[in-house]
Amino acid sequence: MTSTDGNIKMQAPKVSIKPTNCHDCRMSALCLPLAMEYGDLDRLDKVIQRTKPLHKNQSVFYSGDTFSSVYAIRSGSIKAYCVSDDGTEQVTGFYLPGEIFGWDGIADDTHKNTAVALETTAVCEIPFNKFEELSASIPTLQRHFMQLMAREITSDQQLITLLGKNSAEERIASLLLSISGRLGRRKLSPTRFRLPMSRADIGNYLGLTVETVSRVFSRFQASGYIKCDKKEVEILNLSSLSNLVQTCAEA
Amino acid sequence: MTSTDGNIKMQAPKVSIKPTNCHDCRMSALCLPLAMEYGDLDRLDKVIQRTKPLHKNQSVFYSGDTFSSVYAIRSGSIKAYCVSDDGTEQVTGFYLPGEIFGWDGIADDTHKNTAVALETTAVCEIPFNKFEELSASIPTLQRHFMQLMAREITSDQQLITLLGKNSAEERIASLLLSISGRLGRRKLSPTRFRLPMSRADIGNYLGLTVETVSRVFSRFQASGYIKCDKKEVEILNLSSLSNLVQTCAEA
DNA sequence: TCATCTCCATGATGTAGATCAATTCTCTGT
DNA sequence: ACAGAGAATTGATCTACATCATGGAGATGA
Repeated sequence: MTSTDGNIKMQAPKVSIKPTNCHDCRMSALCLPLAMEYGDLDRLDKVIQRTKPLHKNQSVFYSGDTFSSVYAIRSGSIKAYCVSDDGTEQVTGFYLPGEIFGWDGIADDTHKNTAVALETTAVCEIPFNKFEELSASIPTLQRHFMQLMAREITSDQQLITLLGKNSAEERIASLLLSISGRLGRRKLSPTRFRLPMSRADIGNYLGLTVETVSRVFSRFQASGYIKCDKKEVEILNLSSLSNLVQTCAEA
Repeated sequence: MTSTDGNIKMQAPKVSIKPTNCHDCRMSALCLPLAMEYGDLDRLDKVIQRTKPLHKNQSVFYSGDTFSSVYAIRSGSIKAYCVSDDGTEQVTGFYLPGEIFGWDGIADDTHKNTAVALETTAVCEIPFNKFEELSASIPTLQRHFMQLMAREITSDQQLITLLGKNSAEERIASLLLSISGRLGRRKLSPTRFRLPMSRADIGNYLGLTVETVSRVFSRFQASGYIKCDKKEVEILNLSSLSNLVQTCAEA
């Protein structure tokens, strides 16, 4: 039983629509189909809802909620987790700017995960029924969406490999590299960043205890692989970290 | 480095079309949209290709192959796995009759996994480009497909929880119950069945060694939870097994 | 400003499951 | 029918990580 339950129950306000649109959003090239024409982008823009930024610990949706939308992150970060019968939580993913989450509800119209903001976070809501109508007439949109889902599958399977076979050091190196790579793709610094999640969340996600996570961070620092002060991380030796990780061979 | 590489390299013959169709297939209600009208089923039937049954250890596709289809199992069983840089393999899933596999290629048109028959197995090939055309005009098909993908995501995430948090006994109980449930849904016996995969495959999948798998099977047998002779398994005490497993709470 | 809380770090000890090793059993092919 | 290889079981030992325990450093709030 974790002690965070109290905090995460606060309600997320769903309020005013900000005067932004998909054209202005610097993420659109990433979270939306690259191949989409501008006329189509306008149509998509009309269905996407932008909500007020979430505070830390506010939820986007809860496990058990009826599925109606998927969400794209404009800024901030999201943790997805589910809670088992005995109350223990399992973190299933961290999502960074430009990434999409909420697929877990499509299977039977019910969210399996709870999604909570790890810091002040702005998300775009993409109503799924509207999206389905749209994608019938915009074929690239449909395919793009499936690709995003498939990417979720591949990344889940990589995590499975990580949890099944790899040591604590390998798991943490892998997470650091994953975050680094994802930030890099968003034109953010891949070597200096702030981890939005706690050591406990990292441990939970990677199947390790807080203590082990902490020790590995210390060891990485002692080895000169990284420099870190609390959540602030600088990767000093990317190749050493890479050498620790065994990724599934790309073809 | 595993020693099975030799076997799995044999080529799968892609040969004659059997005179079956989706109407006759007793699986169609499961692998295809329930809501689909018969006219639509005919159209789908025309694109689906049925191949000669695969022998044990023959592959449907290899990691690195260009993605062009997903596959439904009519009979038999499939193991999906990927190989990391150092040659070790990671089993990412087992697929039973009525189930669909091959999503892993949608993300970037390249299969991440290799799919191999665990026994003599018959599969239906569903060419993805044809399917995409179809699903634009059959909305239920599109949604059904996304639901199948989402189910893959949910089941992967359950496995993540299992690997991150659960003991050897819990993992194996969970696998047995999963297989039992999936067979039951297909109107096959949920209490007496033959495990198509080896102990090594089970261990690989669950992040355990063969020895541990073997010991847990012995312990389960000693406790009277199951009776098993090699791959033949009978579940004697379903509730005891269920009690071992902590599933993510359904809403 | 002080009290409380959460997060993080680090040391000491325990244990589940890995590893190593040996034996039997079961397929496969000739 | 037999030889050889792979699959499974069981025992003995080892180790990476969990667990338990303590202390400090930042936050948060009255």
